[in-house]
Amino acid sequence: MAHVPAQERRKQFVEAASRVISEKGVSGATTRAIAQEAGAALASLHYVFNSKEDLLVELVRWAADFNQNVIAETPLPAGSGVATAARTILLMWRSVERPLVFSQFDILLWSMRTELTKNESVLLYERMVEQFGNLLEHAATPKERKSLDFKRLAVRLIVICDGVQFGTLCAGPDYISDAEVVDMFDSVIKTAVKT
Amino acid sequence: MAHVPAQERRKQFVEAASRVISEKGVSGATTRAIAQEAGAALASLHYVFNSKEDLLVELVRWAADFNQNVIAETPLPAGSGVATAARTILLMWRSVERPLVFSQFDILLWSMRTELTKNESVLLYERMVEQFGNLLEHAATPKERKSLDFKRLAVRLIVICDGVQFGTLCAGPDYISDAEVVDMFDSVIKTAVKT
DNA sequence: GTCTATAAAGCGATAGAC
DNA sequence: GTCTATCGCTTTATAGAC
Repeated sequence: MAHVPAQERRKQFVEAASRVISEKGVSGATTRAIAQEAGAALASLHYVFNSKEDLLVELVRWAADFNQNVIAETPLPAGSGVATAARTILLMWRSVERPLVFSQFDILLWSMRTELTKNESVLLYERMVEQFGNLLEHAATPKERKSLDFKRLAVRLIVICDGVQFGTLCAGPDYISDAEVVDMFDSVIKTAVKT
Repeated sequence: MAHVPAQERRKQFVEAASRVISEKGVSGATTRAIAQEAGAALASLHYVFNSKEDLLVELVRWAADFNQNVIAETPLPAGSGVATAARTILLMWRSVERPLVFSQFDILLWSMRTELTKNESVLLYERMVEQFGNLLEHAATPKERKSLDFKRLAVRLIVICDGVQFGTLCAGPDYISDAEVVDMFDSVIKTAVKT
């Protein structure tokens, strides 16, 4: 293997770990399997990471960043309305490839049981609620902005995203259609009003 | 350890495995940890199970049965209306203790990657949709029975259950309130009409 | 059906040459 | 920064006495 800067090598190992986990789970993700997937020697992994746990912690953060970016990069014109915005987010969310979703759920469960990453993952959810809420509020019409509770709306959107993702992972791509997902959220918008 | 019939020992190991997985995940669930949790010698585990995989397969089925029973044992008077029925199911679902939910998600992800159990888990979701649908239809008023699409409704209910469970696991018990969950499903009922 | 002891394989991590 | 080779430990699984 050619020489590669340590910074870049780290990224290669993290992405390799994600692919291995998507296939075999965290329980099957050995350092040997990850190194092979990255096309590097086992010793190279320990050259750039102090331990296997360090690598997984970086994967947790990489996965969290990925999620944040999926949302941040969603194009949402201001004033286009909450329904349109939610539709865009939902479909963007669903377009993430199955293997990646698989590893995301697995590594998230792992992080919840790891002292070093537990709090970060809890914070990830809080930040996601905030981010979704801001996005929806930004896209809302003036009338919607006055009446809707955007934090409630954000939680509802995430609940639907998670439920759809997990169900689709288990039951297959025909579990629920795009139109049905959008329809579900449309129904849920109307009652998320300020109290 | 006293002599215990093999049939009963199997159950003890399966339940011990569930507890260990809820704490450490599938990746941390070693045969030694499971045997210790069950209060038995490691050799006893291999006396009643051919392999560790066999034990996990039985755990997958045990978890699936548990889910089916949670639903089956939910008391739902006929004609009480879909909203009441859904409310009862949602709250029943949420009452499952956190450690059990934790291990259920973990073992379900594991089963999806295991050739022997993959198809069973896909079938579990199909059966759940059917079971939820029947339950809701049974509880429906005559008017609802004519207008509502119970399969669509069942999928929506499961999406919300999964999303709420996973989010609560990650973000904590304050992620979403019971009232909000019920309100969400109420909103979603109205638009799940026959096409 | 229980146990202790151990085999055989795989694991994370390191040494040391290049 | 890369590699091969190997250490020390843990893992699953088995042998054999009780």
